[in-house]
Amino acid sequence: MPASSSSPRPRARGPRRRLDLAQVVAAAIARVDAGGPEALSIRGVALDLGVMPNAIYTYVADRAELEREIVDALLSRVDLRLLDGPAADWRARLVRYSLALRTVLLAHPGAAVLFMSAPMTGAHALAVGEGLLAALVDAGLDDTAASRGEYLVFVYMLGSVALEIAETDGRPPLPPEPARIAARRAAFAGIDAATHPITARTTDVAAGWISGEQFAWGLERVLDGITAAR
Amino acid sequence: MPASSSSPRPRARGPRRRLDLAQVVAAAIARVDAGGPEALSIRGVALDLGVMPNAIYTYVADRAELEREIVDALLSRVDLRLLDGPAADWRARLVRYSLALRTVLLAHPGAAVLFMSAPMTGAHALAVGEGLLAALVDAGLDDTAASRGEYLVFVYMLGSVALEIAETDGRPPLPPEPARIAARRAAFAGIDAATHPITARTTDVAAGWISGEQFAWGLERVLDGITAAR
DNA sequence: ACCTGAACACCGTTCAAGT
DNA sequence: ACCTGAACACCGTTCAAGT
Repeated sequence: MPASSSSPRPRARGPRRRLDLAQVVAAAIARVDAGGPEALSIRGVALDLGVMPNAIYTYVADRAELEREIVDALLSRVDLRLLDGPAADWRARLVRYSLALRTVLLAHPGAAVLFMSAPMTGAHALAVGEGLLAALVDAGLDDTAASRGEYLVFVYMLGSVALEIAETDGRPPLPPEPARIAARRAAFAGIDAATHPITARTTDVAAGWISGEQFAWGLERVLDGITAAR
Repeated sequence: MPASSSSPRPRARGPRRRLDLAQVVAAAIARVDAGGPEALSIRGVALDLGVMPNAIYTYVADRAELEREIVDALLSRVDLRLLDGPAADWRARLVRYSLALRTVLLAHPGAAVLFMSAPMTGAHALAVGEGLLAALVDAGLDDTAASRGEYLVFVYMLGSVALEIAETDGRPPLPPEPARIAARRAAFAGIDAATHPITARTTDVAAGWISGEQFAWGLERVLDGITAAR
């Protein structure tokens, strides 16, 4: 085992040779966490790893592939076993997995945008898809409805979180939910009730669109809709 | 009226002074249409308008504001009156507006990603929101359910189109839908039935996730879910 | 008010060369 | 196989200056 230095270890700088893909992806996620979405760059990752920019191309073909690897890595951080369980619990399984995915994405808001660019590739996306399908089959859907429903759930989860994060600066930790809701309520203050009457009288609800409560509510409605015609 | 030159007019180059915001936004959309999402740049727009890069900052504060203007401009191209109509037709109104929005976004795929970055600002977004709310109130929902439902429909429309476009190169015209479905079916060919049994037997459905038919199906399920508990 | 000129601090990517 | 050195063709943005 390595001698554990008691000195405050320097932060992953220094010329450490022999990288691997996992280190590159981890450095990229750390970079986005520190500097927000626009901090992601091949050159920046190389700098953090103490390596010349083009060394990164040993591990990814281009920036787009790095982004796909980030998506797959974050997806792997959500416990797939949350989708397991008795058939009768299909709904609870889908809900708890969705909430866990949302939590992981909110913890890495700068990377969440990437999920709207190429989410369906990657080994982990395939595994998540199979898990969603299994839950929907357990709900009593036929194969066609389960597959269509799977995509609808995907669209809901990813779209919802992306829009929620779009209103932030993408740098964790995000302000607590009550603060973000309060900021939205303030922004809605100037709505003209003459031209937008319904919007004007529902600003309190709209302020909470980015809440976990709305996320759960929307998911339940989606699941209602998918299973209504069973 | 201006003398109409019969010569094949040169393409918007040349030193035309006195720009305005509309020209800048139009040039930006044209640029994304021609070169895909990564072709969008302040410098590129300036080049197309025959102006120095920093001249653009007379009309937008930064790149992010240009992107918001693009979103608002595209939103304005979808006829809001599609949301008007008899209360009993609330469902048809929502469906035809959604389909029209999808059509506009698919015609400008490189710009569609921007809708996931800051869609709820802008004057046109507000007007669309009021229209969605009116349709949902006509559906018999109370104010709270209508507002929550409005956001769910927004998430669905924008998330759906964004994921669909994520699989393309973002340059119009996109390949026709049957070709895109066939390409997806081919990509699904290698699925391992042992590890992903349900996925493997539903690849034909999954190939069609990006179809207009799935889009309409998903919207109907969302509307079912929203109105189920009325 | 609106534009130019010039600069600063960045990008992604490629190629040849070293080990 | 994996990295460096050096270059190419780009970025967004700022500042001072001109009209």
